[in-house]
Amino acid sequence: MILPKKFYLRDPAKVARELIGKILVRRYGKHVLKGIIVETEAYYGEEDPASRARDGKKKFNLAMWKDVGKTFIYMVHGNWLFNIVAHEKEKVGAVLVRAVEPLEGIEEMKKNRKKENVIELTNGPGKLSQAFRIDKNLNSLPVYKKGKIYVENSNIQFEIGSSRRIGVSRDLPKNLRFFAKGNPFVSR
DNA sequence: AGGAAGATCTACT
DNA sequence: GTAGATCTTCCTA
Repeated sequence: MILPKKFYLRDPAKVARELIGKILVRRYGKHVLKGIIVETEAYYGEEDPASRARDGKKKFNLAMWKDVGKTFIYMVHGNWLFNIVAHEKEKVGAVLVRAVEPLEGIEEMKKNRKKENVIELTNGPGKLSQAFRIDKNLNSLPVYKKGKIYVENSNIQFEIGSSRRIGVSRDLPKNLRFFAKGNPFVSR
């Protein structure tokens, strides 16, 4: 079952936490790639100095103001980072997916990454995007519909830890990063 | 034209 | 484990 749109119409931190253990599905050609989400981060709007939305509406970040449950993909340091727009009504925010554990299509991921080591396939935001062939073409697609990319519900349970966000120059004094404790695919 | 950005790779101490 | 080069867009001047 695919997570409904209203799952994303809540506080980004809650959505980020509950996305741990859910299944990210990517389909292209005749390939199906699946991974368990094991690490996420929440980002807010203009009050969040690390957010892409911090300077107000811009062409490339408009998606964060729009409908929830859409993909929001942007480039940093030559890497595509994969986000899902999530926020309460009339607010701004998104959840960054930082790492997944490969479930299906592992051989295809190895080809996409040109690596054999399974751990190295998806243990970081840029790596995950490469393994799943995520780039700008997938921007602004709904993840609550069965399409090129979407998120399935699951009953996988993890013990969830939290910490400060990673790589952020100006962070908020809150723990906005969530991860599956002890999972080897969590970055760092 | 220049710089910054939510990162990654490689090569070492 | 850290250090430095380099990755590609978008923003500001």
